[in-house]
Amino acid sequence: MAKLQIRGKDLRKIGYPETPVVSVAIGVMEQYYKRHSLEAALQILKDIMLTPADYLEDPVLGKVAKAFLPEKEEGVEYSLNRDGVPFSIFGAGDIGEGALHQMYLAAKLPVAVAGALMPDAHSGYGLPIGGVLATDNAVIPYGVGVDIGCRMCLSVFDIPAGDLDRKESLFTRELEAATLFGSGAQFKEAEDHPIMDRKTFQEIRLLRSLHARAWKQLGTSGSGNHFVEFGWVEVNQWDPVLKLDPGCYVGLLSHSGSRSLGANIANYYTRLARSKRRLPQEVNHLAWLSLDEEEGMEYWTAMNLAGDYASACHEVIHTRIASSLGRKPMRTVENHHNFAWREIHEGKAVIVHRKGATPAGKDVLGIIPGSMTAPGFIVKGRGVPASISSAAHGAGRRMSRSQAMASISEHAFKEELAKSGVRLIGGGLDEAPFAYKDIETVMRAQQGLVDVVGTFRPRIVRMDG
DNA sequence: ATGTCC
Repeated sequence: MAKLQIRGKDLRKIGYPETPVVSVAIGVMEQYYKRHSLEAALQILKDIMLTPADYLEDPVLGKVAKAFLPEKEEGVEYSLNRDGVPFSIFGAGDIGEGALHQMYLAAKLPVAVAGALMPDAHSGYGLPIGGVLATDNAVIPYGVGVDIGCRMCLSVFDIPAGDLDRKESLFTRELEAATLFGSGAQFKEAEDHPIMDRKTFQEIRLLRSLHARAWKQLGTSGSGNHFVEFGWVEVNQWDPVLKLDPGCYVGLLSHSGSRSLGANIANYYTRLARSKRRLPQEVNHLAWLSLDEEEGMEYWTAMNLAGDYASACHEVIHTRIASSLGRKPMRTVENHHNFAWREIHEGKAVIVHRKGATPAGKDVLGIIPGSMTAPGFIVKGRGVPASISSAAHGAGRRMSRSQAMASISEHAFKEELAKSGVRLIGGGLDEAPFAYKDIETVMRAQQGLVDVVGTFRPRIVRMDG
């Protein structure tokens, strides 16, 4: 007989609050009511929710009932400042109200020092995607985001540009052989890499429990907007930082992050932060940890490990493909866009959170992709203080995933790919080019923040699905 | 973003 299994979302559906009562209820039902059907169990839980006082004496269900009653509240209570710190908005005309509102709220946090909103911004959990927030000695796990260390990595090969068309099937096979996509995807055999020997994996208890799966996911790409693609890199003019002769090259561009490792770190430490610091409901995702306290330092260490792990994932992919092609890249450009850094902003040491924002310090290289058919850009930062030395991390979504699925037709999608001459492996309607803003508009909105030193035009794209 | 589990 199937064992009873209740999920948090089942309880949310019948009106359970976002409190620990959820885990108590799941625990009690799965232990003592495991022979009940899901429907029967939910009915009982619903009754308890409506009249918890009636169940207080019940030796088993009383545990759930008690969890509904007000308890001694833990953690320190904080309120938002009346006025937020001022922040610059780039490309305001194309930024949705949701993202703006989230940024205004973040600016009112007691630890906020400065902020900025990038032209590809859209709403996320806590800080908007495309949001930059500098804080005073505090790190906000959801200011970094769930996919810690998510990044772009570009290898430029000295391969004749015409090969991409001429040997399309060869490059397609490379992508198929060397990458693995999918939400829970992992390899059967773990890849050897020094990152997996880091002491940190043993020193922090949470990380110890995540090591085995992280190892099997090393070099995988995950899902969503992540991709690995071949395309053309074009450089028009010598740049002393990029150091590539003008010309057209074959490029390998990848976009992915730290897989389940980063997600688990993010969720664990945001829970910890939320239990230590209680914030008004509308900003409860923005709970922070102080870098003076043990938990904050631990998050910082774990976040940095996840960032290095994300980098290693790209390295594995690029090394595999390069060695299969029998080539060494002439140049590699790489940048995180979900991370927190210690930086000096206007003379003051701050923690800069970039959640879906490209670091754009003076002469710092980065990659800003368009869409699967639109060009991307190799950029060099100008270190503009108003943007907290940041830029957009892509075109940004114009439609939500569900909106895209409902409004874009398979036919129009295929036609667009054909028109652009792009071969797509995997990839769903929710990632169709129409779901994204126009990258040229986004680049115009931030032309003061970065200089374009090269372009990338996608040709063979692999995504999940 | 992640095989979500508070």
